[in-house]
Amino acid sequence: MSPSHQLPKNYDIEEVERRWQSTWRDEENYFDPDSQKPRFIIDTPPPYPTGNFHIGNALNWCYIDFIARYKRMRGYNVMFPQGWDCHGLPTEVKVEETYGITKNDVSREKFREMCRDLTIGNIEKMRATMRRLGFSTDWSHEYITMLPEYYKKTQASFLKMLNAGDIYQSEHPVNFCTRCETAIAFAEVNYVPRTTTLNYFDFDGVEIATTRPELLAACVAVAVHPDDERYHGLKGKKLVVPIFKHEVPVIEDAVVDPGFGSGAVMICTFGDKTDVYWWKEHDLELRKAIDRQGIMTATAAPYAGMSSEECRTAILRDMQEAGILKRQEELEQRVGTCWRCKTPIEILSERQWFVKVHQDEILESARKISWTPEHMFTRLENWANSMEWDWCISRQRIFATPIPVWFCAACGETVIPDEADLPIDPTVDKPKTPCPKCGASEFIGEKDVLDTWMDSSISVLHVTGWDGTNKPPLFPAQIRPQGHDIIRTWAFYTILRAKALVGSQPWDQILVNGMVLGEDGFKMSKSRSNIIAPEEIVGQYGADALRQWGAGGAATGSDIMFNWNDVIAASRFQTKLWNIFRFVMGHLDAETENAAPVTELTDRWLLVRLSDTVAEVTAAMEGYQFDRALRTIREFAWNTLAADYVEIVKGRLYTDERSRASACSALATTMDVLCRLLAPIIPHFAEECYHNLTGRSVHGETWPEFAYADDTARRHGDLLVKTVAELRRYKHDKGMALNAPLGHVTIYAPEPVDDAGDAGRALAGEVQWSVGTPRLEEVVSGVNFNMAIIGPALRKQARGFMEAVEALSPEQLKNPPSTVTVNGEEIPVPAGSFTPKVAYRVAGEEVDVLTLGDVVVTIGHSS
RNA sequence: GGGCUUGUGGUCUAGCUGGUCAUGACGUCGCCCUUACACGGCGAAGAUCGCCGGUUCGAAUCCGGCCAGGCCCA
Repeated sequence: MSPSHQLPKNYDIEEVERRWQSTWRDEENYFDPDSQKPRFIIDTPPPYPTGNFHIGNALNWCYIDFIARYKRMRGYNVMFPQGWDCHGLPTEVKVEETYGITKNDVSREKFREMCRDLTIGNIEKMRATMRRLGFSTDWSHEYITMLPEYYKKTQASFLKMLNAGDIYQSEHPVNFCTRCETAIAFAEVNYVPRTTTLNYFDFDGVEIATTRPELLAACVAVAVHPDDERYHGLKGKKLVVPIFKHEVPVIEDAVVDPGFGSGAVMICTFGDKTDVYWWKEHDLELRKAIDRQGIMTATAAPYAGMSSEECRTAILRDMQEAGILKRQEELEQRVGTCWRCKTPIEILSERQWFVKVHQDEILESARKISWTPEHMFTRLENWANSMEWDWCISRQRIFATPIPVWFCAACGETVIPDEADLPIDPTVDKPKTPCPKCGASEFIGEKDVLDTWMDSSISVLHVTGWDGTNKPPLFPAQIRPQGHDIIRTWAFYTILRAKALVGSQPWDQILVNGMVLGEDGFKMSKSRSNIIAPEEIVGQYGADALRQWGAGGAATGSDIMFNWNDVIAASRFQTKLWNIFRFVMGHLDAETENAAPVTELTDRWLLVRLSDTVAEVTAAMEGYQFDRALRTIREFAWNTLAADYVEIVKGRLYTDERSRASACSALATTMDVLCRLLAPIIPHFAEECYHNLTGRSVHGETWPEFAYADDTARRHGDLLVKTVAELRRYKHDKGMALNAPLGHVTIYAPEPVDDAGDAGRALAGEVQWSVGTPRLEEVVSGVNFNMAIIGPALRKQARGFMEAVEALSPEQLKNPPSTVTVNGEEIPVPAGSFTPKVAYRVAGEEVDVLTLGDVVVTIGHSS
């Protein structure tokens, strides 16, 4: 197919992008299990199917797609899977809202079905956005965690860790949301500021300050600081709890803050995390005053049956009446809330399932992974070192992976299914054999379900082909791309699980991306109404412009503020590129010409610069510095190619001279390479151009390994470009049109230059290259210093040296003495430490003179 | 309160393994429709590189302190 010469004047983003998206076939992106190529497996994040693929996702996926496309071109067998992390509270809440029900109004199975239906619809919407953004997803490796083929692996992983002793059940204080009626992990607790009341009251003669009077029934001790003189001698005494009349001990503990309240604190099971610490540390009793629904228990009689709020009011009133409430103060505090429903969490002691957290093993694994940016590792390290409890993995919800165990109704033995029978739902299915301990055949299925991170933390095992038993054949993955907000969850849990299940680290590298902030610099949120949807950007400027914003908006890893200007600039760059391409295509007509030898200076210079660009962009892509890659390409295309090269060589292209073939050939090579460099970042645009150029798809091509060395061309070409630019500026300064004829120009260069007449055509003048310097009257007007030489050579004397040089006569500046006097001391003049600033005056002929470093240009006025 | 991180012309941003005049984009102003491009070209104005101190002949760049923002956590 011969290249089209009739390219449309305007680049129709919408049309071109849609056309290629419907032309490309999914199979082109499939991972090839039989390939001999090196593997490159990406542990893509499985987003929560909210229905909106938001701009933060878009940034993350841009990075992933740049990498996937680049690695394919580098000859890797790339797997770019797509998962969906379906389970969890948000969907349950959404379903409850949508149908106006609570989870208990319908059967568990019916409720799950409603959640699944909602999720499937949401996935569909998000897939559509992803396709519109042009991601080269491997849809043959899509996984959906709520479907049996996935969650049976979650269950298998649970059983494997249970058998290995890494999972256990225990009654332990956990963070509990009484609205959602489920335990939640620390990772799901948000701490928000609020104003509360600090109540001072008399506690059997000791003044206590508390923010949680409703927990008085759960009081198990009073604690003071060991050095607090106000309470000396109190340790070991028993105090009687007001209203409830049970006795509690007084203990001393250094964690008590003597400056807070009265310096004496009542320990309740449990008001906050510190209570849990004291409770464990001092082996105190457990008094449960609040239940799972947030209702006061019998322990809190006479307040039993009240909500904790009602109880609080009632107790304060009763204290007031009893005359023991001394005073109340306002207090700013941070309270833990459920990340989903914002309800303040309670700490309840519950039978729960836990995963053992071995900090050392996790950090050891994490250190074997290459972190980009490096400092993100520190976040994981800090989180790991600050974990105090094991990971609570059980949830009292419905839409999640069931915990695959039963309890024997007779003896209480925990019974687990055969792996071959997975997945199971123990609330529906029954064990196939009687209880191995007592032989009974009545069982109670575990109703608790798994934390959704138990699903997603085996994503890497799933995509590398785990069958639930052995090491996955493709393990480990090469890269994990993810945001820094989920380092403590997804990254942390995945490293933990990979170590527990396979025994090593899950990936070779982790690439951490930043968050997308709104145009106002704040995190995007509905309440700030600063949300920008990807569809909005794509609708106006197209996927490639959004992708350029993703690549160039900020350095990889740092937070990036959304900015319409960047998107607009991106689309302008495409317009510019399109015009360059159109121009070039208009001149490439004969196939033979495009393959002609590149002989002329300007053309060879272009290839030298192209070669530099390839090296720089390749290095940037290897280091995931997409901003640097894009900047380098833009700089080359806009300045080197369009502004410098095309402007100079244009004239030659309009002629029939044989040297024109050299330019065509250089341009054909350049456009070919440029399209390949652009392919990962702007796949639609690159494809449109490349297809016009070659008739083939750029995405099936290899990454350019173009190397072209020609020192003479580099030197002379730089000179030519600089000189032509200077002369154009000269014309502009003289008020001349750029195509207005210029007088006779002589360029005096240090060596002979053959520009094939390019400068003359570009400037519409007679240009003659000459060697040496013209016979001009030179006037020294100053001096230029080279600090890079002076500094290291003279150190402290540098300043004095420069002053001494400035004091030299013009004649001496032109012919420098071998030494100068600095502070009475003769010091040698380092070679190249300065050059005189020279102005030229011409006595006879009337010419203008331009000087550019060691090049002198004379311009005659005859025109 | 802790950890990590950032602070560069009106706005956003590069540089941050120290070297004379600090990158680019958007915006502003002036000139130019030069056979690829006015979604363009040329040029101008605009920055004491958060503040203070230190190291150095020389610091946006290294060190310390402070101030401010962001993220994660207590």
